Amino acid sequence: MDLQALKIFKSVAELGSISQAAQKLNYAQSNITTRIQQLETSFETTLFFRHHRGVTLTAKGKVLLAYTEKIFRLIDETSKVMKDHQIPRGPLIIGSMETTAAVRLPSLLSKYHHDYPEVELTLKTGPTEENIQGVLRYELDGAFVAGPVEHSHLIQQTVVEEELVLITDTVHPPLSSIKDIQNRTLLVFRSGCSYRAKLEQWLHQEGIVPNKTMEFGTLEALLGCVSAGLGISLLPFSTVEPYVQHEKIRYHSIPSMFSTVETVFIYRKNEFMSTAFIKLLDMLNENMMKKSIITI
Amino acid sequence: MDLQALKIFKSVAELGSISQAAQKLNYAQSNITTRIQQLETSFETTLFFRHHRGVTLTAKGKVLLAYTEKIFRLIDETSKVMKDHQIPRGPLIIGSMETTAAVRLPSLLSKYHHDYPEVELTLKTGPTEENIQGVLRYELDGAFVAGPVEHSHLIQQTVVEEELVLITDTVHPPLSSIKDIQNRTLLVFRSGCSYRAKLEQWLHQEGIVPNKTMEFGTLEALLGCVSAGLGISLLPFSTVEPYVQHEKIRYHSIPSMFSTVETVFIYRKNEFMSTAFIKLLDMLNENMMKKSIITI
DNA sequence: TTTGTGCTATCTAAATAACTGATAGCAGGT
DNA sequence: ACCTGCTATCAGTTATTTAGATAGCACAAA
Repeated sequence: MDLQALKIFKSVAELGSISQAAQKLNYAQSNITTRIQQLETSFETTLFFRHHRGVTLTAKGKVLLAYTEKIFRLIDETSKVMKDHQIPRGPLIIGSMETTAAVRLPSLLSKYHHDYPEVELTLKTGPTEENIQGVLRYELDGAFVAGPVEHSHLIQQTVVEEELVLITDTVHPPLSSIKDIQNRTLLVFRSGCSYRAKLEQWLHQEGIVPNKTMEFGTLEALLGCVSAGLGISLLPFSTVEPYVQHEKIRYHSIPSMFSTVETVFIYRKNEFMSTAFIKLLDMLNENMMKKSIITI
Repeated sequence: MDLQALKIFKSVAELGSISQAAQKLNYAQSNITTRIQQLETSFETTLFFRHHRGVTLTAKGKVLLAYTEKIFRLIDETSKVMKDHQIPRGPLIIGSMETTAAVRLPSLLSKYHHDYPEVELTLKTGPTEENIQGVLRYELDGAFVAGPVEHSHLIQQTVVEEELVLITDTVHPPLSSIKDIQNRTLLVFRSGCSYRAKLEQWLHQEGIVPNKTMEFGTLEALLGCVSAGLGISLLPFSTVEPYVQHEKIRYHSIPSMFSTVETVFIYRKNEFMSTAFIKLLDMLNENMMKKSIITI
């Protein structure tokens, strides 16, 4: 059963004549006869009564005509959707760090979903390294990760510069010396998180060996534990700002050399980009223009 | 867009590899590459990301895959329905005289519909001549008409022998002589009705010229008017039996030469018969076996 | 760096299918 | 008896599909 045969069948059925269908479709009459015979053979049935005035559908032919119309409606829809490059649609899978997902993305994604409701937007949070691999393996269309990311197959685009701050519970006194945190437990994201790397880098330089480490998968859990006094952590100021304002936690600036971290959006180079994806990039750039630099 | 291309596309999408799809489908790899390229050209888009480990669907590719699966489900259903010669289904259009439809068909059609609910059964009532034309023009699959019908393209099968009786209102005295009906109005079906022909034939032989004629389209209307004393008519005894029992009308036997009329089922010769139709024929024959001869 | 492996893309030629044109046959209408 | 309008069949042509060989690319191992 091929679509061309069904198209021919439909014409014959509607015109009630093989000759007329041939004329209409610009085919030789013999060809139409043969194609109809092929259809009949493949279905092991008779589709038309042949008579001297043309042909008439049999009961089974009428059933096939109904199905044929259904099939063509579906095919037409497929064509239309596939050739429509205007309206973004289809799946769009974005990766993100937990922190970016919590603070930077909600407004962006909500606006995106509002503007392009036909896009099936999925957000997968995970550490930077995992996200980079995801993009390279085509599992993610793009990802928000801690920059810089230098990879010959990836394009990176700075989204925002975050300032990392050390966070403690509110009982903890203002930091007078780095040594104050010597004995505190470090609360970090599961491995792969670049903030953890920054923290470890800083502590290493200061000659501090962390006492203990606890790993978390989600931001809420980590912040809750910091607030409860379980330990300390290093996170972007924007992420902890509401907690600071509600006096759940206290933040402490750290040397700017270690505090600055840029969040970048990465995606594959030299690849076909769906309209849905292009629109996301557009929205990101637009956002960059409007955004004021975040400082403390 | 042809189904073969979609099938290839589906395999490639599922295996994530052009080479593997080629192997699975027993094609040369070059062929698969080309067919995918053709699809991409026809949709003016990119369906796969090509990389050294195989291929991965783009967003548009994923959309096409979803549609492809939908299309194949529909195609499979079509094939299944078309190749299923066991279960009668589809349209079945039967013609019938008004009288047969009223008395003989209800129980038959109700049983048929119960046994083969997937058949779209349509009953069209009309005079014998119209029904014959309908069958010859493929507008009806078969019809119950007054026999005998001799036509080189038709098969006729006797269903029942009806006995025509003259009917009058209950005030009318038993017929002592044919002359009694000389001045009564004749109530008949619209032209084409074979009972009317019988009646006219009989009256002609008796040298009676009917006074007036009224034409009716439905049985109920005609019987109602006979009952009200507007005139007389000639109908099968089986049709008027309940009216006689309720003493709404009175019947009078007529010479057997003119009274006997057979109802036959006609259908086209030498044609493909749908399962639905064959089942109807079976049911008719079965009915004939069981039926006792109707006499007064 | 070089080499090998595993993949896709491209090209030409062969195989397959779709299509044409001419002809036959059939049933009604003139 | 002849003409008309239709479908079926057959041989030959054209177009499409497929195969096979080869190139090229990117990674991974030596």
